[in-house]
Amino acid sequence: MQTRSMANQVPATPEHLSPETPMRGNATVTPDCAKSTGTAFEPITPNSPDLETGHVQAKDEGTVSGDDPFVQQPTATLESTVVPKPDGVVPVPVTQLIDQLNTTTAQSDKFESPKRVRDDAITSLDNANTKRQRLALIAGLEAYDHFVHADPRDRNFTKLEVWSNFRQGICEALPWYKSYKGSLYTTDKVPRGMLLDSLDRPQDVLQAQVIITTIGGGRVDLKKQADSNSADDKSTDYEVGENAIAQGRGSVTRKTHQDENSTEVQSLKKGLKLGSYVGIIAGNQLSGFKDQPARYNVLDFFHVTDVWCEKAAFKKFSDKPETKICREWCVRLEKVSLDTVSWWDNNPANYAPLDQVCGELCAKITCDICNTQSKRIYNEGWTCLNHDCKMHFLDHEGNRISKGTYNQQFLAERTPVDPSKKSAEDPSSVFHEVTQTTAEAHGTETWLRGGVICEKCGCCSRRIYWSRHACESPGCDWTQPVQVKVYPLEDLAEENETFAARVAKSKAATDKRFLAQDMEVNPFAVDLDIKIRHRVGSIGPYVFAQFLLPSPTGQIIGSVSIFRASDDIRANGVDELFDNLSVQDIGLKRNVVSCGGSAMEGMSRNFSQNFGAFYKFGVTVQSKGFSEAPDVVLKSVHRLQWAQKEASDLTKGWITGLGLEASLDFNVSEPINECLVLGYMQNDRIGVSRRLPAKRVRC
DNA sequence: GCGTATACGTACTCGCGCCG
DNA sequence: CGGCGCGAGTACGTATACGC
Repeated sequence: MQTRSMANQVPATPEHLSPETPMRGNATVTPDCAKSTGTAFEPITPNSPDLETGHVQAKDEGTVSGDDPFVQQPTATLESTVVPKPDGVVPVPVTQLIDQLNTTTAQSDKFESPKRVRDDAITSLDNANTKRQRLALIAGLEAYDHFVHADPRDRNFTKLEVWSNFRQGICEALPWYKSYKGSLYTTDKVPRGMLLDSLDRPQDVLQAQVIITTIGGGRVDLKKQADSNSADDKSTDYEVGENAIAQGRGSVTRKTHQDENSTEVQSLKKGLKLGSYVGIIAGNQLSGFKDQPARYNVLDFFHVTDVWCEKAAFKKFSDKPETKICREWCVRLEKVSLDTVSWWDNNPANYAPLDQVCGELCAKITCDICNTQSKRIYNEGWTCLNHDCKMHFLDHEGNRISKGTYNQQFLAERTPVDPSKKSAEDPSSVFHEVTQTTAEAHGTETWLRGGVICEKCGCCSRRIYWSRHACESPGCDWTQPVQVKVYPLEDLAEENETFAARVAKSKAATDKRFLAQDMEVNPFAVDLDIKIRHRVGSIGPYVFAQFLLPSPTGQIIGSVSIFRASDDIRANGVDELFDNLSVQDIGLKRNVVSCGGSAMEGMSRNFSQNFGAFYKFGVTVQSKGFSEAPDVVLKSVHRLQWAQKEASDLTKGWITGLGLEASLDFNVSEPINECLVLGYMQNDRIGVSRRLPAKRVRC
C-alpha cells in the first residue's frame, strides 16, 4: 500500500530500466534523429529506397538477408569515444561529458532519478564487456547531456502522481478511464484511456515516449497455456513464451481473429484521425513493470500515431496440433508532452531531442500487389501492412513475419500532436481536484458521487463513505467532508411518478406479448402466480397490501405485508425520519461484494449500515448494536416492530377466515432484531449479475 | 424515422457452495 | 475432499428490437 512519501518519490530505478538492460525492443542506440544528422547508427543506407517516392521494387530490392540493405549497421567504432551531436555541436569527449553531468545534476534536485541512472551508466561503462554495450551506454549519456543542457525550456521530470491498488478506484476517480473489464475505454468511439497490464506480447514496447501494443479480447498467455498442458506437450510457442518471460517480456499471443469492425479497432482509428489524448495506466502485472509499488500506475497522456494489422500465431494442442493464424490489430502511441521526462523510464536513450522534430523515419514502400504504401517497421524487413492484401505480413519469400520486433526507426519517430486538433475533451493533467458541490446540489448527484484522487498522496479512492471522501491508502489520513442535503420531497415524488409510469409501460408491453403468445411461458411460475392470494385494505391511517404464498400442495408457507404511509403518517414523523437519514452520518458505507482484497475488488453501488443482530447475506455489512444506534434508527425499528405485530395479526385473521392451513405457527413471532439501512444516490440500483434468458419468460 | 428499452460484451478475480 | 462454476458487483458503448 502507498503512503504519501512513497508516492512522491521518484521511483527507484528498476533493474530493467538500467542502461545495462535497456527497455524492450530498443535502446541500444541514441534516439537522435539519425535521418538527418548521421549519428553513430546510420538507419538509411545508400541502398535505401527513394525517400521522396517511397517506391521500391519488392522483388528486386525488398529482400531480407544477412546483407539486407534496410538493416541498420553500426558505423561508429569503439575507438571513437566521441558521439556526434545531433544538432551539429562539436562533440564532447566522454570524460568532459561526465564532468558536465555531475555539475549539472548538482545544480538541481529535479534530476535526482536520472542522476542515479547516469551514475549507474558510468559504473557500467567500466564493466562493459562488448563494444555494443559500451556504445549504447555512451549514446545514453550523450543523449542525457543533450537533454539537460540543450533544452532552453528546462525539461521537467514527471512523477508517479496518480495511482491505485484497485481497478474500481481508477475507474471511479479518473474521468478518462471507466473500463471495469476491457483495456480500452472509449466514448463516442474515441479512445480516452488504456490500461496495459498482464497480457503483453514479447514484442510490445513501453518506453518513455512510445508505446506499441495490441488491444482487444481473445488473447492467451502462452505460459499459462503451456502450464495447463501435459508435461510432454510443451510446444515451440511455449518456449518462445518462456524465453520472453526470462527476458522480462510478455508471453501473450492471440487465439481468436480480431475483427476490424470491433469497437476497439474503430476507436483507435478514430483516435488517430482526431489526435485525441489517451490516458495510459500501467498495471504491475505488465512485464517490465512488476516492481512498481502500486497495482495501477497512471503514466501520462499519449496519442495514436499508427494503427495496423498483424498476424499472430497460436498453436492449438489437441489430437491434431495445428497453428492458427489470427489477425491482430496493433497500435503505436506517442506521449503528448515530449518536453517532460517520464517517471517510468529513466533511460535517456528513449527520449527524443527537443530541438528536432524527428517526424517519420521509416522508409515507406509501396506494395507491388495492392499498391498500398506501408512503413518498414520490423527488424525482419518490409512487409505489406494492408490486411486485405495477399502479401500482408509476409516477407519477400512468402513466409509469415515470425518475430515482428519493431525497428529503431519506428521507435525513434516523433510526431507531435497537431495543436489544431486539441479538443476540450482532452485532459490537461493526470491529476484533477475533487469536484466541489454547489449551492443547488443535494450532494448525491452522479457528478458528485464519483471517486476522487487523494490530494495528499494521489491515490485514486472510491467514494466509500456516505458523508465524506477518504483516501484509501492505509498510510494516508486525507479526508474531505461532503455535505449531503435533505432531498426535496417534491423531487422524490416526481421520480416515483416517472418510475411508476415506466414500470406500468413495461408491464403493459410484456402483457401484450404474453397475450400474443410471443413469449416462452414457464407453466410452474404461471400456476404459482394464480395460486398466490392477494388483498388490499387499510388499518388506521395505513393502506396495506398482503400476499399469501402457497406451497405446491396449497399449504400457506409464507406471507408478505406491505404498509404504505398516508400523507398524515408522513407528516407525523416519517418524512422527518427520511430527511434525518439522508443527512446524518450514521455510518453508511459501501462494502465489498466481490473479489475482496484483490485488485479487482468490487464494492456495492449502494451504501449500507446494519444495526442489531449481525447481518450476513452476500455482502458483509458492518453492524452496530441497537445501543449504539442513533434515534432515527431506533424510531424506525420501533415503527417496524409495531407493523410486524399488526401484519402478523392481519395475516393470521385472513388465513383463519379463509379456512386455510398454514405451515407456520402464528403464535410464535420473534421480534425484529436487526435493521439494515441502505443509502442510494442518483442512478444507483441494486442488481443481479447474471446472464438473463435469451427469451423473455413470464413469471 | 426517431426515441427508448434491452441485451450483451468487455484483458477480473476469488471465496464459497455444490457435486462427484 | 478436490475441482469447478458462479456470484445481492462495477460502467458504458453499441447493436438491435420495439413502440409510437
